[in-house]
This record gives sequence, structure tokens and C-alpha cells, in this order.
Amino acid sequence: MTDLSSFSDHDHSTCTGGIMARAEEMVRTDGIRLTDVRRRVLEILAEEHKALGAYEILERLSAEGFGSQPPVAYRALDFLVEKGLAHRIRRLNAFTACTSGTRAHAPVFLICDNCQAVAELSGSDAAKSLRGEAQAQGFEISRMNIEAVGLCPTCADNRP
Amino acid sequence: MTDLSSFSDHDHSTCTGGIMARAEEMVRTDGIRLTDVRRRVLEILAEEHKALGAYEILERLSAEGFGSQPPVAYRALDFLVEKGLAHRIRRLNAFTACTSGTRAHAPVFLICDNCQAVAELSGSDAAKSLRGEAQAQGFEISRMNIEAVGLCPTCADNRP
DNA sequence: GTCGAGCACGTTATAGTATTACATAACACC
DNA sequence: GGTGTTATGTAATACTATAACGTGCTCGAC
Repeated sequence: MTDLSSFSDHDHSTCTGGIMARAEEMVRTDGIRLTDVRRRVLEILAEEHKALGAYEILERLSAEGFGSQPPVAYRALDFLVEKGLAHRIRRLNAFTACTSGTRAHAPVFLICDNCQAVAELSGSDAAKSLRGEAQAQGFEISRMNIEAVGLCPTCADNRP
Repeated sequence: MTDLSSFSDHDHSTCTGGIMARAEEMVRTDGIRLTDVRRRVLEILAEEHKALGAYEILERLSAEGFGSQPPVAYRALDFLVEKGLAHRIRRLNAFTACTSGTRAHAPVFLICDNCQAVAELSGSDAAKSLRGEAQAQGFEISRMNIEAVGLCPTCADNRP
């Protein structure tokens, strides 16, 4: 159902490559404009493979010669989120690259309270059933965010 | 499965009474300390029956003679959330009284983009399936928040 | 090729949300 | 009544996000 690779060692360059490839693909198929700032922000998110705050990203952009004011980061992030290439994790006031290959999915996050690792579930039933429940009530969902906090497998095992 | 009363007219004094009654009950059974500030904050949330920002609540507390600095509101709110009497809606940076009678449940919110109404689903399967999925991966959920944004039944009907 | 419309970027300024740190007061228990 | 614990109040500050406005780039129409 999902990989949860964030909670274990893995060859991360593969993820990064996949994420950027998908973005480039969207340039061709959807005609999105992946400008320098936007591309760089996505790269940063992909490379770090963890949730980053807007100001952390801004710092790096600024150091690399891009603008140094908050809107520079927020605009790029909003764009990426809008296009489904990144997600906003509200619980953390942070952002992360979307690691799910499927488009227009509803992101589901597991956040470790202890080590701060974040994993994205990709085909979660939770999102599906929420959509169904809402529909049954006549509520039309346009966006959703599902976030759970707790202990990741590793931290749960190493508990005192 | 749920009431969604927030999306329609209803006798609201019943809700308020129920919420406060549950809190008083917890004073007896769980020995929680429902101090003046805490009780008042819960009342405010219950009466309004909508999501309120911490600073909105603070304003009212302050006007009523309580402290006037942010921690006063945040502490009371954190306490109520901790005890399950209120919920934090991250998407809105706001709080609301818990309208679900059951204890220690996982809140699920439907938020109308158009009229800002917020409804709490009470027995959602989404929460259950998320818990199950996480468990299957060895992740132990301690808290979760599930929020969906879209159009409530009324606003969906009245659409242009 | 160039003109104009729209989009993207950059900056300044400010709004909004939340926490740290520390002092005082209320309570519970012996 | 003394003592440890919990709750409140305040000041100060940190962190997160948006509004408003000017400039430049891009792309299609001509």
C-alpha cells in the first residue's frame, strides 16, 4: 500500500530523480512553467526528503542568489502544492516534496514525534473513505489533509 | 454516522449544555481541574459553535477581566484540546469545542470554503482506517487530525 | 520584429500566530 | 502553617504568512 521508506534507509537519489522527472514531465504534458525558483525549491525539498519550513527554504534560496523575502518562498511553494508536486504539512508549518507517483491524490502523513521523520502514505484508504463519507452528506471535498502524529517503527522499538 | 448539524439550523442550546455537562462530568470522573479561564473558554467555544482563533478568544477573556496576553488563551486551549474537550483545526489556525460525545476520538472536520461553516464528523471510518494502516506499518498513532475543505451542501446547491 | 497582456519575480512593510521566560497566586497535602 | 505543585498573569520575542506595488520576462497576435 505504501513504502514508508522515510522510516528506513534507502537509496535516496532514486526518489529525488523520480520527483524531478515527474515535474519535467508535467512541463511537457500540462504546460506548467517550472521556473528557476520553482525548480530549485522542489529540488531542495526532494534532496532533504524531510519537511522544511518556508523560512528554511527561503534562507537557501537567498544564499543562492534568489530573492530574500518571504513571498519568494511562499509563492514557489504554493505553486508546487497547487500542482501536486509538494505538500503542506499543517501540523509542522512545513512543506515536503510529494513522493507519491500518482497525480491529484490526497496526501496522508505519519509524523514521528520522537525523530521528526515524516512518511507519506500513498494509497491510503483513509482518504477514500473520507471522500465517500463527505459525499454521502452532500459535502464536496476539494482538498484534504490527513496527518497523524505518533511513534515511527524505529522509535517505538527503541523505547525505554 | 454523524450529524452535520453545523450545516443546518438546529437548537444550539442543547449542544452547549451537552458540552459543558461532559466537561463537568470529567471533573468528577477524571479529576480534571476546570478552572474559571478554562471553563469560560470552553463556554465561548460552545456558544459560538464555530471555529475561533486564539486571539478572538483572548479578546473576550480580556474584556471579561481575565489576563490579556496570548499565553492565557493558548494555555486554556491546549488544556481543553489535551483533554479532548476541544479540537484544534490547523487549516484555520482555530479551535472549536468537541461536539462528539465519545471520548478520545479522532476528530474529522469538513470545512466549507464558501460560508466557513465547520462540521465535525463523529464516527468516521477515515480515522479508523488510518489507524489500521499505520498499525500495519508499525507506526503507533497518538494523535491525528483529518481536515477536508470544500463546499457544504447548502453552498453546493446555491452555486451559480 | 515588436507590441501588449499576463505571468512571475523582487522588495518593503505589516499582519497574524505562537512560545519563552519569569514572577505571583491558588491549591492540595502533610 | 509550611511545602511542593499547578495555574495564572505579564513582558518580550519568535515564528509564520500575506498585502501591496513596481519591474521584467514570456508568449502570442499582428
